[in-house]
Amino acid sequence: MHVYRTHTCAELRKSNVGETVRLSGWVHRKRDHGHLLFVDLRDHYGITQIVADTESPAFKALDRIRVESVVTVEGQVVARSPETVNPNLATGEIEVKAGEVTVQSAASELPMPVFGEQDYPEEIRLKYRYLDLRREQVHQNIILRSAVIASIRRRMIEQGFTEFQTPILTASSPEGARDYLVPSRVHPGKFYALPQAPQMFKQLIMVAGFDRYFQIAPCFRDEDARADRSPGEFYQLDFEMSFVTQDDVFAAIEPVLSGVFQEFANGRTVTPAGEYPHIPYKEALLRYGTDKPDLRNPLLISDVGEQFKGSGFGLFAGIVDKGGVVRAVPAPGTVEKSRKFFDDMNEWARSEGFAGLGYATRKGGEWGGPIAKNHGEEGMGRIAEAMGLGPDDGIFFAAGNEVDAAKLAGLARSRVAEQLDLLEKDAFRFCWIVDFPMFEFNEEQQKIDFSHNPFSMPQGGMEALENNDPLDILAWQYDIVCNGVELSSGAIRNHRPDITYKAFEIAGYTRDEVDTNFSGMINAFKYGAPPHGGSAPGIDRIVMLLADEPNIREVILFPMNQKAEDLMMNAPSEVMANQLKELHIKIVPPS
RNA sequence: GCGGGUGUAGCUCAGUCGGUUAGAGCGCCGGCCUGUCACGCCGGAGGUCGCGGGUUCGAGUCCCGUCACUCGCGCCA
Repeated sequence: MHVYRTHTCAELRKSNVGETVRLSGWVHRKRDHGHLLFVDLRDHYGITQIVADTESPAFKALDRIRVESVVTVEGQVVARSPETVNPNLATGEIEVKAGEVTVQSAASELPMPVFGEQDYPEEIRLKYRYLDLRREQVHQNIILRSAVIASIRRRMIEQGFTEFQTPILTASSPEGARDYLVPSRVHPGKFYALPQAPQMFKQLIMVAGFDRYFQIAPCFRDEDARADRSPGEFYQLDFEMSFVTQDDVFAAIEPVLSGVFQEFANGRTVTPAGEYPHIPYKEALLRYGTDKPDLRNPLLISDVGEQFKGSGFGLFAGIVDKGGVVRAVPAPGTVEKSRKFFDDMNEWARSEGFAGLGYATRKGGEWGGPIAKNHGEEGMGRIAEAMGLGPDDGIFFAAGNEVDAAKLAGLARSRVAEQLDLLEKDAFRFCWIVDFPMFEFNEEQQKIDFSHNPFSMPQGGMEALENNDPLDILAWQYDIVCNGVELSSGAIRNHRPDITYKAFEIAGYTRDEVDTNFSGMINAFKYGAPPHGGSAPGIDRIVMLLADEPNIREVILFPMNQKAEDLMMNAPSEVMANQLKELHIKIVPPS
């Protein structure tokens, strides 16, 4: 008989009755009846009830030991009587009558219980993550993550992609997020950087002729955390393809994403491959008030500024006259809602730092509220008609400069849907946001900047760069969004040195500066580079969506806290003076 | 860096208008209990009310500061 176990804690059934077995696991729960003791023994696979009476040699040891201790129990599988069968357990038809028990590891009193679904402070959960990970939900999340990654890998290989590993110690680049730096011992004063993404490497892999690359790639960015953004490090499904158009990239990745989501959706609906809506960036900002729209939300924003020109409602008329906009969010069926509902929304908008959220109410077909009073029944009727509203629908108004009004309208769209419970349930709605602008105007520095990735191919190529207002030029750049979560951004890359130099020139960089900072890639492109493009969906966020978890820490084995500290390993930490000396590093304490 | 929230027993929380010795559940320790599966019953230990200062006859409670955690903003090509 195996020294630790003959079966797992999820395996035994009625058919095993009579067998002598050995199980090992954690003491999940104890129910002590004095002369009769029940122990729920738990391992990775499940739970089996152990029973011991005072006759059993195991009784004393099991009686004494605390929960979460690790024990090996040898005993006989016995059938439970019909009235004591536990239908909630896979092994609920049997129990193991304990013979001998070996305590492999006795547990001290726990800083946090493993049993139960109670919420605990992050600090304790992260410090004792190995206990936290024993709990069912997090344990299952991590299993899900593994299964999702395995599925992604299989599907990518089926699509003809090849997996490569790119360097972790690489060069710092001036673009993008803050780098994590690693000092060089051999080269005093020089540093490696951990990759923010294997961006240049994957493009060079294309130049090297490998055609279709992917990697479950660790990425490192020294930026502050969010609920959906782990500080420090995260994983992407990084991929790149040669000789492709934007549509080819979409066609390659949609089956992978939809396939993975369908595989783990548990009955939730998923946008099928080939049916992802393509929403131009500009339209996304107008209709959804964000470049990551949640398509489960049926509400659409309208631009109604024109309607207020010369209106009796001077505030909006004035805003429009000064070049501002008015955006309207439908509030369907709010004829039933009290004035308080609308006032609360306005209050909420103010708390978010906006000037306020206007509204118009409906009662018996009549318009209500200050905007309607001043704007008039007729004018309101035209707005409602333009928005396609019914007689019971109210309206929220976000007015101001275009950026702020779009943002407020977007937030209001989400909040209205949430409050009115309009969000489609049990669905994953994917879309592409396309046609991002290549450049944007930096108001602070009064200059033109790249708006996203400087290495994206401008739509129209060199000709577009030479003959158009830079701010009108679009890029072959696209985001994948699912349920309002940005899963990735990607692009058809700029593989032409001449177009690259020109694009950088527009953004105010000299040829020399481009050569210095991006020599690796620019040089490579001078020796025959295929047109190529790709993207990099975030693995952590995919798992977050599938696990229906609001926080990314729930799907990461050993996450850091919001301040990028590992409370369990005590990272970051101070190092020995001789380590610093070897690295030619001197600490300058913050003043 | 900035703003919101939270901080009371090992854990989850209650604590009224500022008023006697700060409570409950879980856990822990001891006792009882032979069919439980969130077992039950009896008893016990356990508190720098995050920390510091202030107001007051009196502060868990009010004020100021500070720290920790968290959510958001900034940041994230």
